[in-house]
Amino acid sequence: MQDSSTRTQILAAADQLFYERGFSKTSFADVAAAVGISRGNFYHHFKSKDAILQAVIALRRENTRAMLAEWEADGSTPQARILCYARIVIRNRAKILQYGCPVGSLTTELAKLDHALLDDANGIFTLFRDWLAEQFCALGRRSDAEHLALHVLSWSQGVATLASAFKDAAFMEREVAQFEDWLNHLVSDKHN
Amino acid sequence: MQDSSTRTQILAAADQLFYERGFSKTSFADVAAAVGISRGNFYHHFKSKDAILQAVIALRRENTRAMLAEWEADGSTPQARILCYARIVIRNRAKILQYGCPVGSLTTELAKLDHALLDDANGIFTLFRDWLAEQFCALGRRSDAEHLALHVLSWSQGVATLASAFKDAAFMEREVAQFEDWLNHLVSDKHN
DNA sequence: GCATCGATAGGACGCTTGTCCTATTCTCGA
DNA sequence: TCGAGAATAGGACAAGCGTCCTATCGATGC
Repeated sequence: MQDSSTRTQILAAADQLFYERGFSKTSFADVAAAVGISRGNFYHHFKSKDAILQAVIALRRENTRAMLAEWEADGSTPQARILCYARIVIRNRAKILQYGCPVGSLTTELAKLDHALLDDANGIFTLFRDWLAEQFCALGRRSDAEHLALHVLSWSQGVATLASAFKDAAFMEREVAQFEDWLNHLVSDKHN
Repeated sequence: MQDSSTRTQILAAADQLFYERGFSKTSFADVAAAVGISRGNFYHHFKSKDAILQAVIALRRENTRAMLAEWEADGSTPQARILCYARIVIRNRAKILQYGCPVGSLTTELAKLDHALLDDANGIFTLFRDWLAEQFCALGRRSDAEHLALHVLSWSQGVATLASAFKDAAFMEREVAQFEDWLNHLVSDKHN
């Protein structure tokens, strides 16, 4: 009942559609059609549109947490782990070129709507920020770890926005390469 | 008839509402109410919603052109002119904290809608990009002027997105200060 | 076999949307 | 002075929206 396949399918479809079309431009009918169920059935699983949004955000937060845990295991050094973050830009290149960053575009939309779930959505940003700050701490940048984390987040948001506007994949590659250089210099400059 | 006060008022109201609420969440009724006219009168000035959007984009492009011309006059050096750009982040701090960047959030929204006017909206980005590229050319960075211009645009988009998400004014200040440092180093490093 | 209750379908509702139409008022040149 | 045409108002419209309701299916426990 809680983890029924239908509910999972609804969440997956809503997740995708909220990303590709935006939250307010995605209707119940759209999601229902994508899953292949009736609108009536829909209401049995989620009592309102905000309820779906909340569940989608929770899902994304869980997925993010899992991804961070993976990077924690994959990357041998803090520097390698930070690069994992930078490289999602490349890994999700195709989607980002079309729809921008799923986190950034959602928070921007919710901010304009003055939506109550904006803080929930920001929670995903916070996960990344705190994780990045930990990595910078481990690099000996204890004093400005959080500032650096925000700087990296900001970098990725800018890249996603511009890449999507200009549909410019080469720009993304350049920015990631530059990011690696910046990180290398940051690591070799032991004085902060 | 062309430049009637009503038409101008409609444009101003639509410009503001598209920024603050987003394009698709702004209705005819919203704009009409803001101006204080009836929906019927509305259609006498703009034959469709897309027509208003097109006019708003054209207006923003004109305003951008005018602003760039001002900076061209104000800034004595290319470096000073580039700083003019970076500092709009500070000058429009309050609005950006609430609604993000007007250009970036519009293009992101239109990209998701697959809207025909996305290219029009990108035109504003292009104005900034070309102008910035000219400044970098004047700094002797002829070979990578456009790359640097995109990098600066990207920087500003990231700052706007993060500042709006976290409502963090201090972050904006830090980033602008860092930007000035970056630009100083760029200028003093004459080798490219 | 039957009762219970979740899962599903499908329609009805009230509201808002963009669009269009028809009147009425206003403006201004002949 | 008056007539043409722009400006304005306000309602009608079909479609889409989120929401809700009721009826039917299907599985599960007694």
